[in-house]
Amino acid sequence: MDKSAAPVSTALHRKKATPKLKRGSGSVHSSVAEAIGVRIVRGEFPPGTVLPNEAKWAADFKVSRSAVREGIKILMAKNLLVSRPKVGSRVEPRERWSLLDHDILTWYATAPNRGKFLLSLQQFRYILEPEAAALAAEFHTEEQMHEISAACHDMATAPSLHERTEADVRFHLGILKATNNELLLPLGVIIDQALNNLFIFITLQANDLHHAQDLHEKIERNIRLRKPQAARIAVRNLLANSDEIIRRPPGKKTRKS
Amino acid sequence: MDKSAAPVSTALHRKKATPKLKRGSGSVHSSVAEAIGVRIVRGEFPPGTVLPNEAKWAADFKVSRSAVREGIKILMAKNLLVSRPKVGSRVEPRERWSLLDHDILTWYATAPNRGKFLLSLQQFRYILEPEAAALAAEFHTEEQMHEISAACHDMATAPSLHERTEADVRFHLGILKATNNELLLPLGVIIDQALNNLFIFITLQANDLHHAQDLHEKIERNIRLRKPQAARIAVRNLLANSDEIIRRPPGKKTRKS
DNA sequence: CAAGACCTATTTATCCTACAATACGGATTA
DNA sequence: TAATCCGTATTGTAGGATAAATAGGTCTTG
Repeated sequence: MDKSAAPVSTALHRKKATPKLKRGSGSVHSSVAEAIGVRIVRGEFPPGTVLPNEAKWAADFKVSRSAVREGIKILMAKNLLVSRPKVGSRVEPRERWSLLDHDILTWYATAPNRGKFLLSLQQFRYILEPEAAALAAEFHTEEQMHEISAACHDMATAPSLHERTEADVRFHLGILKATNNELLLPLGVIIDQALNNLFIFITLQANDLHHAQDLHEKIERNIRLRKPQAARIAVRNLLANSDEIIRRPPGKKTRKS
Repeated sequence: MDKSAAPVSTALHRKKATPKLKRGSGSVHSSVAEAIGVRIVRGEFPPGTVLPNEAKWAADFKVSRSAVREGIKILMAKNLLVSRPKVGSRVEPRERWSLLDHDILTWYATAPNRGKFLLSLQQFRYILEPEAAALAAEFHTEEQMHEISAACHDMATAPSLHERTEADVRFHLGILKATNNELLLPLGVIIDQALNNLFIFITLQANDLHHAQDLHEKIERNIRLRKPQAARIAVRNLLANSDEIIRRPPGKKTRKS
């Protein structure tokens, strides 16, 4: 088992884990939800444990109990915990968490085991995206195809790496949408997270951008020409290329900034 | 004032929309969330429309505004709507909905376009499950394999169709878990929904059960023997069999294959 | 007349207090 | 010991009061 991976924060010599609710970013209840949610997904409250009662949170965060309750309702909706009278709020087992939720995924990306998380993301893309491209090749509409092509074009002409990543996300999301399977749309958060977490790798390997662009255009073309099998393979090639880039700096940090 | 009279169906402008909050099933706030959520996913409040204000809901449901707010927070957490002062709660575009959430999926299964929904479910399984089985064949642990085998055995010896379906779900969920990719676990809700919605078809074709059992055992064997490609194909065969059963004319044709 | 600044009304956001419902865990009793 | 009872801690629900935010109308001004 994990030895609960000693808290990374070195500056907490207090017994009480400094809550430090960061306000200003949105409403109070969402701040509360984020503050508690992050601590849950980071493993500070392992599944099965009951967290402090609402009054305690209210006192720690200096907010009303109503705000705390609304924040906890958000976490309940994401299946991070269940609340029952007298017993309190108990953290749910991990397999119940809505890991595909945008917020949880964002919180999770900051968790200690970030490497394993990125690996899961990439593995997930291998499952999802080739088949999505094949379906898109088969069922896309004119308008959907246009969105994909436009995103592909924007990638090539993006003036900055940030805008290129934005177009990249738009490209892959467009493919998902072009499958015309509504259940696939929520998986876009996976791609969004993956590409934004891979952004650092992309910037480090800017020389390969031309090659990556070529791979993207092959996907675009095969979808447009309605060749499912070819689209599938083209996506696999792109993913393999991403894998290679990720693995390229094998251990030594040749960091250039 | 109400110049924003949405061009909804003329038939349901029948005075009031009969809220009839069904109580007794859980807490009030979750009942509120379900009552409003169902009406959203069923299209009664199309994306972009703003729903009645909190005071209105409180009056309609005969509950406090606090309860309504907590219910709305749940729907916000599932990305069904966003709330802002002065403007109210606006329904989000469908592509933002967390369709893979267990609750939303349940509500959605009762929506008008149920046929298309089931089709999307089945298509999703074609994408997910073969690859999941291949990963499971590659990475499963001893304990995980035992769970899969046990579920497969329980399917064969289940005394009732209901218990057989339960073991069926457990079988497929076990495969997902055996991939050891935590991001795949949340997709179990898809399988759960699919199998429970297909339950009616399964009961109608009870003669084919031994054939289905054979297909399941082939999957179990190939995973156990760590043969990813064979497992992939075995799952595809099972899904194709399900497709055939679904498409079979719903008449009283109890033909044996 | 046009464009911008200002004002108002409506709605959510937050806070507060009080009470009800629940079930955990110890006390009581046979 | 075992079964039952009950006190109590905690969430659930209610209802009201005030603050903040903002869409839309009004007024001012060039």
